[in-house]
Amino acid sequence: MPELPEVETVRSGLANAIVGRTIRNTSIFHHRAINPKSEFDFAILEGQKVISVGRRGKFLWIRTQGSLNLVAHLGMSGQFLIQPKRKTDEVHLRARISFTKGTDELRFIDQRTFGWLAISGDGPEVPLMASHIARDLFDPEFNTKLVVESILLKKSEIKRVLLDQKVLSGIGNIYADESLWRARIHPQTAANSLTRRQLSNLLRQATAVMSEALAVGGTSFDELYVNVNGQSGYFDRTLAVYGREGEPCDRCGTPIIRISFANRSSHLCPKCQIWPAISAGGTIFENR
DNA sequence: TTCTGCTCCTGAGGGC
DNA sequence: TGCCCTCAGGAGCAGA
Repeated sequence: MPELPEVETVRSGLANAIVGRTIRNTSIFHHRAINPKSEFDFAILEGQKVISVGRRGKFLWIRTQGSLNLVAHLGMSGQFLIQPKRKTDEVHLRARISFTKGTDELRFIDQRTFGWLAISGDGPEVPLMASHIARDLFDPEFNTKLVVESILLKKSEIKRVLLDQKVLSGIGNIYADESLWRARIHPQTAANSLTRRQLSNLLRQATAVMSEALAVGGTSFDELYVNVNGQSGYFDRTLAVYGREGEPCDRCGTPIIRISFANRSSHLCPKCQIWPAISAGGTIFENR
């Protein structure tokens, strides 16, 4: 599942492959590949020269000379691949962008169709369609103190807050679990019950774990994430809790457990990450 | 205004 | 072998 390190790996690969090239043609093969909020028709990209590839959190965009942005979200299974034109189409090919020169093309592939593309005009800092999300931890202007204060206003479980892209962007289920394990915080702890020191440490751990993942090309937990050249990342080999249910915790040896959380899974060490005496919402649980 | 739960979607895997 | 069910989860929306 692409989160910030994976999207940054894709952004970097795209920048190397398509900046400076002129778009010849665009083709869309599935209606769900286009976000209904797209401000323009895709044909408007034809003849536009790519000048940069940007990213905030899990959103990325291809900016053209005419101040247009092809904004993309990879969802759960979206992939951008640079492929030879002669290569057979992938089963889940959703869109194709060809260029005026070169023997390759850009393909958007998405098995589960949660990803999307859209054309958006420029906003003050980022394209309008990505302007509603908060800065991510890799943003040079990310302000830890401000984010800590905003988290302290939340009564929800800390994991839900970490996944809220309007609080801070880029963190998904895998890195939320890994960050909470490193910070020794139970995912169901009420956000406003944590101290400023704990929250600062949590953000530091989240930055560290995602930096380490980025250095090895991201996490390829299954075949749903590859970079633009079709290669997998290697961070799944060093995950501490995600996908390790029943295996011993690297710190204390206690078996990792998986709990159901907001329609998805949370992985944690029940010894290192103490069950909160009072969880979010005020329900009382016992330590276990 | 804030919080919570549901929905969208597809393919893999397990059970019968 | 084939059918059915469950699971995976990002983001937006509706309802409380």
